[in-house]
Amino acid sequence: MTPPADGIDTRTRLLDAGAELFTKKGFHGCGLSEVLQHAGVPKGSFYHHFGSKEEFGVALVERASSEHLEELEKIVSDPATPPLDRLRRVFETIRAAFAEAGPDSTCLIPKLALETAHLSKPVLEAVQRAYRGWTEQLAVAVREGQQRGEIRDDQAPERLATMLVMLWEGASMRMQVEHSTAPLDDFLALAFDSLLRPLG
Amino acid sequence: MTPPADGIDTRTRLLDAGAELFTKKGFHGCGLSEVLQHAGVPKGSFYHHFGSKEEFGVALVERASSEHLEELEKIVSDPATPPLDRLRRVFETIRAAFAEAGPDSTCLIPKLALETAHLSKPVLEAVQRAYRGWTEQLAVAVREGQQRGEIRDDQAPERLATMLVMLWEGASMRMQVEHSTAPLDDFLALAFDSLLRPLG
DNA sequence: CCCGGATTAGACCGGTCGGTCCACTGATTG
DNA sequence: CAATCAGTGGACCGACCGGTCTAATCCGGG
Repeated sequence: MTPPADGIDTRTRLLDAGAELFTKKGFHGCGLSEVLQHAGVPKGSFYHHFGSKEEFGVALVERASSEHLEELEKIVSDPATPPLDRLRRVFETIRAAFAEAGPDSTCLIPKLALETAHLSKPVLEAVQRAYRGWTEQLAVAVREGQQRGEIRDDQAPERLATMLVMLWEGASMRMQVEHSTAPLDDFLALAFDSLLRPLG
Repeated sequence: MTPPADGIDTRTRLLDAGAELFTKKGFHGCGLSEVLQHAGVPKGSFYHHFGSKEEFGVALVERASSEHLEELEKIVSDPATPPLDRLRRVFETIRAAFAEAGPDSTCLIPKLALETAHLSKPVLEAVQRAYRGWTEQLAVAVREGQQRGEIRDDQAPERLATMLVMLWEGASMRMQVEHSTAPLDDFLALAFDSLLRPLG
């Protein structure tokens, strides 16, 4: 047994607690002590695994990003589904996750992004990597969709992919403000039944 | 002389300082003492004008929102310009403001929105009012544009207006992450030269 | 069986947080 | 001129912040 008897290893427990609490209250909105209490881990262990709160933030972004990309990749590279449907499925999956987690959930990444953009270069860079990776993945499917005539081709695939990400982030922000997943529904309907459709 | 000799009244000085600092560092990212020092105002005065930091945040959102709406209204209700161009001009104006203020500027509102959504109901409600007001204004111009055939009419004007706001917020978030106004340029080009255009 | 690095455990630190309190000022009243 | 009172100025508060430090504990290899 590598994990310390209670099943999950300390580092993971810290990351889980951090993800949950920072998602709710933000990076500066809650102190380390709260994270530690929530994780059931003393301070010494925290500073054994992470050099600082900032470094902890970077690790959180990176974990969230890689988990996200992993799942995304599965959906986006499925050759059995038409590209446009794959894209729709990507966002439907995330919406379902939000719906299940309740109307108060948010992406951790944009939250930390806005909060630390001017304060922590390392966190910001982690966020940049996350967005770029995400956009790249989507662009692949967009390009394929364009080749098949499922998606409008008056714009470069990267551009449309960026648009999707921006619109999605706007929608998920709105979700949080309105305490409702309706903006995500609007996003899905608009993006896939209207905006991306081939012209004429 | 109503203002206290130095020209600007204390409350305004506090709001100015708060807007600047919270825009940069976020609500929890800087303390009152920093705001006070920046405004050159002692603590006693602050708590004379505002009941708490939270109330101060609400006042900031409300001021930002009403300034924004005021300017918006001027542009959007100009009968001499075609509706689509009015809309474009709205966002071009904001982009210009960001470009001038440097790549590190942000909207105060989304920043406070994400940061306080789970922590302060009053601030969140102020943000909701801001977004709804904004969307309503835009929807008027969108409807008019649809009637004139300048804007696609396969979606309700409120929906397209909401889309514009969400996409814009996503773009301005991206601006901050990338330290560049390029996402705003993408937004303008995409929204007004492509997404809103009439179909076929 | 004992050693030594990895990890856990939590007391402790100076500094800063949001907020309170009260003495003071100065213009406005009667 | 005295009374008033919105507004100013800043010392002060307990709580909590992120971070340090050292002692205790665990555990695999000699």
